[in-house]
Amino acid sequence: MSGTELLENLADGPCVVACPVRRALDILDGKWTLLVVRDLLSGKKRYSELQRSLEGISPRILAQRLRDLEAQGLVLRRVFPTNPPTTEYELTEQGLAMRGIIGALAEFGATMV
Amino acid sequence: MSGTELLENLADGPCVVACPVRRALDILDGKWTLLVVRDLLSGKKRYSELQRSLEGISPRILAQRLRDLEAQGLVLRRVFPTNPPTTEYELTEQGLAMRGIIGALAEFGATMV
DNA sequence: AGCGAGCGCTATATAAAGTGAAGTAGTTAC
DNA sequence: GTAACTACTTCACTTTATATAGCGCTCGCT
Repeated sequence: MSGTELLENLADGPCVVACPVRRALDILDGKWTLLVVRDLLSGKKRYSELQRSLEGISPRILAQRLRDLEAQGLVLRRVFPTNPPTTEYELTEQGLAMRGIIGALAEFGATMV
Repeated sequence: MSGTELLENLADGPCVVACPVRRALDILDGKWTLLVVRDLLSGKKRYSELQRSLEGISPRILAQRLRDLEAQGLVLRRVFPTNPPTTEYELTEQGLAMRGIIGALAEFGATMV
């Protein structure tokens, strides 16, 4: 089902039962979640790269969001036994499905000057 | 600029300066904001209709979100001097631009079973 | 006349989420 | 030796959301 078709179904009334929009928002809850996803859309990133890019995020929240996304199967985490040890985060196939959301947000944000 | 083009620009690196995704998320911040928008996409709604549809929302938050959306120019609020007085909320032209976001969320939420 | 229901909220108290500064443990470059 | 990099954790604090109660009004019912 496409986004447009889903929208037409939504138009019939309130989502009484589990609505796909609500499910998406439950998964993507949290102030920084979609910004982490945005950064990962351009390829795998290390913890410190994300921290630098997401100006203002606290390390606690970044770690929490990455763990949550990993638990959802949206992000893959890989630790390398280098020196100092580095960790890489990468979107899974399923995680890449969020491209459309980020695109739509970017489009909307661009119109809101 | 389309969503895809914006995505390609994002791919170059972190959004150091005001990123459209970040701007969108700032505006749409809050757990219930996008669910309110989802409901309003199918036409104008009254306060009590929204409250019934958004099972679990507290009246305080609903009022706050509607006020915020109105302040952003995304929602139009109209009070009728009927008995009892009714209030109608409706998406503005600018508010309708969020259709793409809700569509993308619905599409993603549908894949996350 | 009195009762409860519906309208669109607001008030107050409490729980959850996020912030900011600091700390941890190991390694390496100056 | 000391400062920095790595990926985080801990703690005290603020911000945000929830739960519950209530307001002033009018309507229909009895």
